[in-house]
Amino acid sequence: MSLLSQVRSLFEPALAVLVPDHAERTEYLGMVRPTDPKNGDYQANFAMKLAKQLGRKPPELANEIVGNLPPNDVIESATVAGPGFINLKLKDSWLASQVRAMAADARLGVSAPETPRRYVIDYSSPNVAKPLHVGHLRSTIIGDALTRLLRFLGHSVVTDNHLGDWGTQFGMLIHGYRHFLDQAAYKADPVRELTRLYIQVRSEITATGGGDDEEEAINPVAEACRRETAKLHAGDPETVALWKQFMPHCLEAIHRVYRRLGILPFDYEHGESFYNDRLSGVVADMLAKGIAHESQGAVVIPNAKGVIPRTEEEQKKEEPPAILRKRDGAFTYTTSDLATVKYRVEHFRPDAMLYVVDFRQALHFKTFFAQARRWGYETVEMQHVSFGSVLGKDGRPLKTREGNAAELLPLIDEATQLGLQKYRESYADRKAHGHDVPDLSDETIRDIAEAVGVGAVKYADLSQNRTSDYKYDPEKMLATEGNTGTYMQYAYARCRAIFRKGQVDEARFRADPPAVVITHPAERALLLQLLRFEDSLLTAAAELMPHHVTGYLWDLAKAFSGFFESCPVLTAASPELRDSRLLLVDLTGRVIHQGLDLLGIRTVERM
RNA sequence: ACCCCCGUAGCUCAGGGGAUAGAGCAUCGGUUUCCUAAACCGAGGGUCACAGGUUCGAAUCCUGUCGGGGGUACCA
Repeated sequence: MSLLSQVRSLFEPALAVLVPDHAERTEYLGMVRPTDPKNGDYQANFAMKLAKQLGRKPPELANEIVGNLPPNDVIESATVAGPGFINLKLKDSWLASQVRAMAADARLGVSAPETPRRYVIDYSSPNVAKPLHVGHLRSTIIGDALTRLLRFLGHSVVTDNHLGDWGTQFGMLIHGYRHFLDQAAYKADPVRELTRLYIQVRSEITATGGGDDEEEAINPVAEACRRETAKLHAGDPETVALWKQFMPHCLEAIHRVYRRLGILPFDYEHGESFYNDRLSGVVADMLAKGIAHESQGAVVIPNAKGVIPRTEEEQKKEEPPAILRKRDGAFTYTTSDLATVKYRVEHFRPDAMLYVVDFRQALHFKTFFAQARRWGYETVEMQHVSFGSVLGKDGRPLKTREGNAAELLPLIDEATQLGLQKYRESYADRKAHGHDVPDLSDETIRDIAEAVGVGAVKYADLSQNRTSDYKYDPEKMLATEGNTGTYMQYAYARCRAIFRKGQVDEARFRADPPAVVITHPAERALLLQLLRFEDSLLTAAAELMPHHVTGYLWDLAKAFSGFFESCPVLTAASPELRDSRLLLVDLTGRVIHQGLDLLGIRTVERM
């Protein structure tokens, strides 16, 4: 059981007498929370509210509750302060025994969920045949982190990458293949050549005055591409054959980026093409069930009240209806999304389906979920895991000089190169001050720079509340001070350095952990923070907010720094104290490693 | 026009009914014969956009105003 749950449960008996209703009691128990260290370890805030309800005086009620706490070996002191706060301090001996148990556990004390759930998470979802751009970054790494987190907590997660593999970009590729192909280059590296072709065709469209949006562009090249796309959709054998020939290479281009970013392989990558021949069935079923009907040549699902708003006045009040089939006979993404729901429910039987997609599509998801529920999928939870935009330093969406969305790989390269540069500066600086710096091979240094660069980008993103926009700033992301991935990785490397320096085998501190002793405030603070690991994961999972994990790790790293400064480990006063501290160092390293792993971020043994 | 999100320290951001509102950066001051100084310690810095309301208690909830961003049926 998590630390917070254990503390809360202590109030259960005393509260049960006063608040018989279970749901209400749970709400009051929720008012037990960590507190500012000056007040203690935890505070219970329910006495004021409860006293009001019972018509009693808060401090008196608080004292009565304190008096009714069950006998336990958890609480050192419970005192009533201010208008009726109950401040708790936990026993050192209890913290020590809990930490020792945590060290002995391969899962670091994280218990299995009472009711494991099955999730389908839809994230990343790039258009294949186009370079990944910065807009895909957040969906990909937030989805990846949530997948890792939920799985670690004991839930079942099916990941599905809903690729855009049936759109205009294939018309562009086919057009490029027929007009601009470099045979030798294609033979040598098809992925690279196809990427080049896409870029060339895009610039042809732009150069002939088509503007940025190739789908809207009006010029001969864009129209030629659209004709190829139409042939693909019509099933023209030669065009379809080209599509089939390109697809593996297009996928490989995307997988290369995923591997570099350390993204878990997807369970499924069912793109638009996969659902293509299921769309007419969706429309037919919707029509048959009377949910959808024809309107002005299109097939639409009216809004919740059954009204198709025509006047502005109506549009204000009603959610927009959904279009399933356009007047020209083409299907929309709503249709595709509905087909996806049907398929996923039938094949994966999920309790919840999560869509990690940026906030601009909030209205789409709101209406699409409503349609899916009306179609009969009421019991499965559907949630739009929304996130904000990645902005440049100017506060505008991150763009290239040409005005296109910034591509992802150059950003990663920039970060890893900066990582390399920072490493060399730090190395020289540390050497100059006579510090013990590991002499590493060039290959190892490059590997560190890669881990640091990629980690910095991911950590910077995941450490934000996902719902807000954030400014992309490589210098800040790679700062070695503050709440950054680099700082966390360094904290881990420091943990490992102690074991290396002392030539201590950490296995003993896991298989049969020694007793933990508390001799210094910094030690106690570290213990308490270590024990909060599970709570941070539970909060992050409940809210689907990875930044709770980074926030926790940051607090842990700070607690470790305080400990590292004031508590010598290898030269501790006694063998018992040395063992106790080695255990804390090892456990801190394990928690940082595990926490970063849940965020999809690598650690390195030396920096 | 309507709907959604946001407005917290110079900057970047946490906190979203609970005590005197936090962190990092930046600024200023200090620490290295000592396990990694890519580190640590300390100081200053606030009309929580504004105005009402609800509450024992509001940065947090409600209403309105101002400012910024996004969206508004055949792209999602």
